Amino acid sequence: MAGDDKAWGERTPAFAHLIKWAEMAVRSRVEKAMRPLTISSGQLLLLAVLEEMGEATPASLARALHLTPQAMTTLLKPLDARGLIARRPDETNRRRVLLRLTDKADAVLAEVRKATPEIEDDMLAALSRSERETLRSLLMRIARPFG
Amino acid sequence: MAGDDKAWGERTPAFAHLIKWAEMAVRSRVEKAMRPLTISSGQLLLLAVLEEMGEATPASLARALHLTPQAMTTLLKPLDARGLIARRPDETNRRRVLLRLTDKADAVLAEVRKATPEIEDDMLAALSRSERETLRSLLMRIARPFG
DNA sequence: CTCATATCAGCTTAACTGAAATTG
DNA sequence: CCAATTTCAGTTGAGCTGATATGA
Repeated sequence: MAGDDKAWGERTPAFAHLIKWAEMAVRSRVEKAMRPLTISSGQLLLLAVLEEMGEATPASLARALHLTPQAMTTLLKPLDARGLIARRPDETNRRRVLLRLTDKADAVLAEVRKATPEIEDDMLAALSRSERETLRSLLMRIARPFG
Repeated sequence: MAGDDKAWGERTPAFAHLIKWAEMAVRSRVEKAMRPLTISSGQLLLLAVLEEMGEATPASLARALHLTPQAMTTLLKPLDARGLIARRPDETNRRRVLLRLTDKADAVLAEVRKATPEIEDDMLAALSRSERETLRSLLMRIARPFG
């Protein structure tokens, strides 16, 4: 019965806590592995989402990542300074700026992808191949803002 | 087929990115809802884990949450100041301090649990009842440090 | 002596609010 | 005039490293 679960006791942990815990676990591993590239997990997610979107405005990225536009400005600044982001004005709406990854950013992402499968294997060691697929697909289905 | 997925394009998002995205999504909702209690999602996870452990040292909490002991000191400070944490020395090992939730902390957690199911329903709206159960159980199985 | 624990100090980054400029 | 976008300025919080004190 539920009360016999040693790991969590009688109370089922809230979804929010499970996600937060998993994020902290993966963050500590990823940021340690990415130390040589000096890139944070937040910056990394931004690059991956922008790669997916192809071209996007700061405002739309902020909405996708549940941040304020102001927070997006500060998140973009170090990436900008390192030449990972290209900017061009949107001629159809001149308030807007369109962002795109540079070749240098593609290279950084490739570098990152060499190191992360090992971390993923470590995190998901308790799950079978098919359980990992299930977990990934369920997480993708709640990731609506990317659609 | 995979290449037709509009949401993520041809590349499957790394597990690390899915988790980070979900955490940001849930964080923005939770911290907005918890504004009146002025408590962060990190502080909240700490309270939940300490509730689960019953009694724990700062060092063991830091290991459970993948933080340095120093980060744990700073995370504990505001909770301490609000009277949510009780401390007593461990007589069997006088380097150690044992932490425990106060009644006030229990009350805060009860307050939080009134507001969070709504957020959870919103986040998991795309999943059926049994899919939610599956997701929760898979996440719990990778949450080894709590065992 | 060495290792683990706790905490202080200082630093960096990532988030927020508020305010301003620009354009639709 | 109002709403959306971008960005600047200032503030807070949450993580890190380094150093220190203490006890097993």
